[in-house]
Amino acid sequence: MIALADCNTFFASVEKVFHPGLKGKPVCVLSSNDGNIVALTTEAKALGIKRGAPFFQVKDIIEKNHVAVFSGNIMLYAAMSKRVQSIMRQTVARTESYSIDEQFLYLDGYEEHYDLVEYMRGMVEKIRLWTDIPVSVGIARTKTLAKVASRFAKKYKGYRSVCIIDSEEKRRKALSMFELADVWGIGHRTYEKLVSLGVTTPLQFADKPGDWVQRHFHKPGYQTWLELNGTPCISTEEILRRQSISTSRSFGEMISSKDQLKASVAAFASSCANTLRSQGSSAGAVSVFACSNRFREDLEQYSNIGTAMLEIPSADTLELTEAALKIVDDIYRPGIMYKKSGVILSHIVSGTVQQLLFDPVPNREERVVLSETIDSMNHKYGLKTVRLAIEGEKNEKWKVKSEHRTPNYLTELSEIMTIKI
DNA sequence: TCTGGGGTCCTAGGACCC
DNA sequence: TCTGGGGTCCTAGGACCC
Repeated sequence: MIALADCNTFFASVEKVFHPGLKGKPVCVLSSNDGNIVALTTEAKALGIKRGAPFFQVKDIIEKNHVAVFSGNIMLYAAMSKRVQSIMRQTVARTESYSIDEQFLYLDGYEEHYDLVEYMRGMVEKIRLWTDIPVSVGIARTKTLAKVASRFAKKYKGYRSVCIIDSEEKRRKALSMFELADVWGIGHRTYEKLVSLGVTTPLQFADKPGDWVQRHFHKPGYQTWLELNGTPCISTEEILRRQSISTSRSFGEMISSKDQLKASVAAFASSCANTLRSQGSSAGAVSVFACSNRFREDLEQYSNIGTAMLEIPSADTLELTEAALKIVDDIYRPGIMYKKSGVILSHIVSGTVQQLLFDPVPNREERVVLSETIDSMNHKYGLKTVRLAIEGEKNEKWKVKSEHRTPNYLTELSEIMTIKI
């Protein structure tokens, strides 16, 4: 059996940990630039606010109902996620982190010694006690069914945080009651297609013959069908190394100058390079994109992306930034109001490359040491303490707005919580 | 006024090879 | 009249996920 442990309304739950007065109150968390709602508690959902809605469109409801609003603080959520996931790893030997708020737990062998439901309830209780984060667990033969079960665990109090699908009757009952569009792997397009073919519940889909499914859908659809019928087929391999790393942001205000665009791209390139080094790999290609504001029909629209291949894969901030800035020269067009830019690293390989005879970077090994030194200084004294001058100062026009951000209580010494007694 | 960010996998089709 | 067949590799774009 396999379990999916899922934190309930995770970002909102983390905010509630640090604002205990909000228990039972509606809470919303915003995306960067305070643009959209990305997480909300059930109390906020009950007011008619939907995940993904632009903030300004629901501002009235929020003010009228005194909904607590927070700018998303991913550093804080990541730090909390680490704590929750480590408790899960202490409970089950083999686990697989699927996202910031979800982890698969492989329960093979545990059923011989434990009642699985009670064992998972014990873990949920420990997480609640140690971190104050509410978690729901679904247990089933496959990941897709475990996801279904976890939704039931979250929705119905009677399950006391853990729901198991361990018989054919339970499987059929669960699939007949579940929303087809909510099945893992069935997105908007697949849902529409299934409905047009007369399939409206997960059970109807699962009961279709296999060759019917293969005829109408490709591999992903067929895999979902197998999983719903109890045959595990979604890979259990852990993704050890990412295949691409990207950083992009919408700007606080639109910009038109090349220098400002370069400043943003330099900052994103250096952030990508950081992530790259932290996982011990190098990138063989750098891409940069920039685009205008797609919502402003009154302005000229423009969007472009350029890619540079490096002769030798690199994890050097200076080299990657230089390559990114050259791309800006190619794709920049004057007279455009830019709203967003981004950097994508790809062709990622593990490790760093030693100095080569015909190396375009003459002192490659020293440069690696330089990057590592900067990393350790920033680790000790705070993010971006040492950075490239071209990245610019704080409060530049393009930098993001986050007006309701909770301090980085868990990761920045300067922002640590103080308590007056 | 105001509209997110970071990923993965799959497939079709083009380019190229013999 | 009539223009092969089989294969690989790469990439853009679609679909999906949180």
